[in-house]
Amino acid sequence: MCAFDLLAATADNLLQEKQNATTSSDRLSENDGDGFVKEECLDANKPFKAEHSDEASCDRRYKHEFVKEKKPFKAELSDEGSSDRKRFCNISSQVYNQNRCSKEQLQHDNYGHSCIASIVTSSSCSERFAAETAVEGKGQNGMENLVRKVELGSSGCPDSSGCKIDGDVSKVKDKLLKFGKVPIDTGTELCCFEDPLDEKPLALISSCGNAKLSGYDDSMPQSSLSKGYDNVLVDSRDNDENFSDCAHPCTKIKSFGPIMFIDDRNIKRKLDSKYHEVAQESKRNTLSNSVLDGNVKPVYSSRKNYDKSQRSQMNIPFKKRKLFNCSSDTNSNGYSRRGDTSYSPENDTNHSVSCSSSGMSKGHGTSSLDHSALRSRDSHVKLRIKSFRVPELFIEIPETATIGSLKRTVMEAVTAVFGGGLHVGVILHGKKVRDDNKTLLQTGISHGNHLDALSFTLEANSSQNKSPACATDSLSVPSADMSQPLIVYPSSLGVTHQRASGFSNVLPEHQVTGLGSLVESDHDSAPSPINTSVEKKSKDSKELITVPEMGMEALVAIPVHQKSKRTEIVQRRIRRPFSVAEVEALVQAVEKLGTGRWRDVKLRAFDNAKHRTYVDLKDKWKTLVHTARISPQQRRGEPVPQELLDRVLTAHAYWSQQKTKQLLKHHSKPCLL
DNA sequence: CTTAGGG
DNA sequence: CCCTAAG
Repeated sequence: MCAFDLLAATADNLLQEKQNATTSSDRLSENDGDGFVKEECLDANKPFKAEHSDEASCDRRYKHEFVKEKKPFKAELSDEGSSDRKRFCNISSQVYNQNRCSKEQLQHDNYGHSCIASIVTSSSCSERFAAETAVEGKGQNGMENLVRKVELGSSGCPDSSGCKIDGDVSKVKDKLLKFGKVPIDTGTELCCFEDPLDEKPLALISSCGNAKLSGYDDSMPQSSLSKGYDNVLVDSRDNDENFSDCAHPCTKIKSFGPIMFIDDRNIKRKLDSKYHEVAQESKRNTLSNSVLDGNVKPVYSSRKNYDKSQRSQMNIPFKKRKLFNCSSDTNSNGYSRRGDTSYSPENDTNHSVSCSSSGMSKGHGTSSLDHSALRSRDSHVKLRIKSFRVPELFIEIPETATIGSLKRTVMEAVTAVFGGGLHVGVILHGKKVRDDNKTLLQTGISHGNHLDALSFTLEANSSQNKSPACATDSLSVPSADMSQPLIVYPSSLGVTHQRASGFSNVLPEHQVTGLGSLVESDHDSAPSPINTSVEKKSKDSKELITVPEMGMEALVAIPVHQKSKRTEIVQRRIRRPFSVAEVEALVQAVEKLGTGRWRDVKLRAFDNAKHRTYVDLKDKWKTLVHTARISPQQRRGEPVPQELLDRVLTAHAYWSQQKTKQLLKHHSKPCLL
């Protein structure tokens, strides 16, 4: 297996790598005056959250713009386009769960001729791995520790002390084989799924742990992140403008591993339940931290014709808000918002949901989980989870896509993962707490104890498919297991133009080719256009047949025409459930503007939410009113805080009354006259 | 293009 | 969310 050979080679290089460590970090430090980057590197080298809960630099890192990349073996990798090389990258990125930071390098090493870039953030594996390690300690196998050593050792950072590889690579291989855990899984996956696309040059960017990429100018062509970088961390902190700039047609996101292909509804369902789990543990401020910090800064692009541009973007899903929602959201199942405020709806400007979440702006889509526990007076345990590690993601995106779209793509992938079947693990004193029925007190999580040893993990549901081999299939031909790609979003089929404000570096060819490959696998959240058209066609045909006057030519010609038309244009937008934050914004806007002024509502509260049309808002209001009227038990989906629903009813009643008053006036006036 | 409402 | 009538 080439993977193991590569692994072995990697191990060999680790030593050399380590020798260069000092130099590297020095260089890195220079890149950033205060040595931040260096710090970041070290930080990123913490696959084991439980053991690295101290992140004093956590916040700081987000104030800096950087992209981490790592090229373990530049020499070997110089042969671009070689599939071996790619494999090598994949493997090495697994082993090297570490990133060297250098924006410059990244920009310089631009292979720039590829069509597709694949990005893998593989942390789920190491994530799970970490958890298990923590639980079982050195138990049954030392392999995990060994691997860990490898990972740490590869960091090239002075901090990584445990980097003795002992040269016995074969041991590693064997153990990896034997236990088939993570690192190998991912490596295999990567190898597998790039094969089908081998003709196209691929850029694989794999980041173990954090999907963070920040500070990149969105105008920077994504091709900058190309081949040589098997490890790019991205902070998906983009603003709304970019956010709206829809994904590239060729953009595919797939999540491998346990969480794979779930349709939209399942996602939501799971997200809901999962969220509750989290909520119980952390009350709030959990997921929020991790993901969404985009959208925080509202961009008031004076888009008077938002609808126009919007239409073109409409087919692109942006689930950011969903995450959002997870975070800012709250109760309904008894988890009540504790008076805080993730958002500041008071502001009067064009506040959209996004900006209203300013409280989350500091959120970081980080990888490592960290928390601090505070004691409250009443024996409640207060936990604060600073961040979660994002489990493994696979992202495939054209190199010609913009950074902005990359960010969004990553964002969507992250969102999908969150909704796709994660559960929260609790680790206390390095041990995983498995008994869900124990009380916190029984477990030792009480306000009287030091809770430093408490940490949480996001873990993929074990029930899901773990087989890496399936990754191969899932890429091109969805297997039975993963017939539902988590996210595969073709952009709107009929649309070719990009918004002016967007960075449309996308070549038309790519759009076309991308569509071709995507349509096939797009039978998840959004119905395949083909299927739709077929349905419609048959329906139309029937209708046509019932028309006596219709001649045969017409019978034939019309359906054909309609088919092609619908195939290209008709595509139902994917469902994007409103987040609580969005609902909040909507309610607020309606309270002020009233029902019936949906365009104004849109402009006021959702101007930068391209995917929300005024019709959507109207519909949402409709459902909100309905939701508010039914019993909480009958409600589905993400729970909307009762407080909001009350406001909905109040506002609805008020404006209904206003309307009738208006009507009466108009009616009475003529009568009086 | 917007609204309003049914599907 | 979609579709469409109506203004």
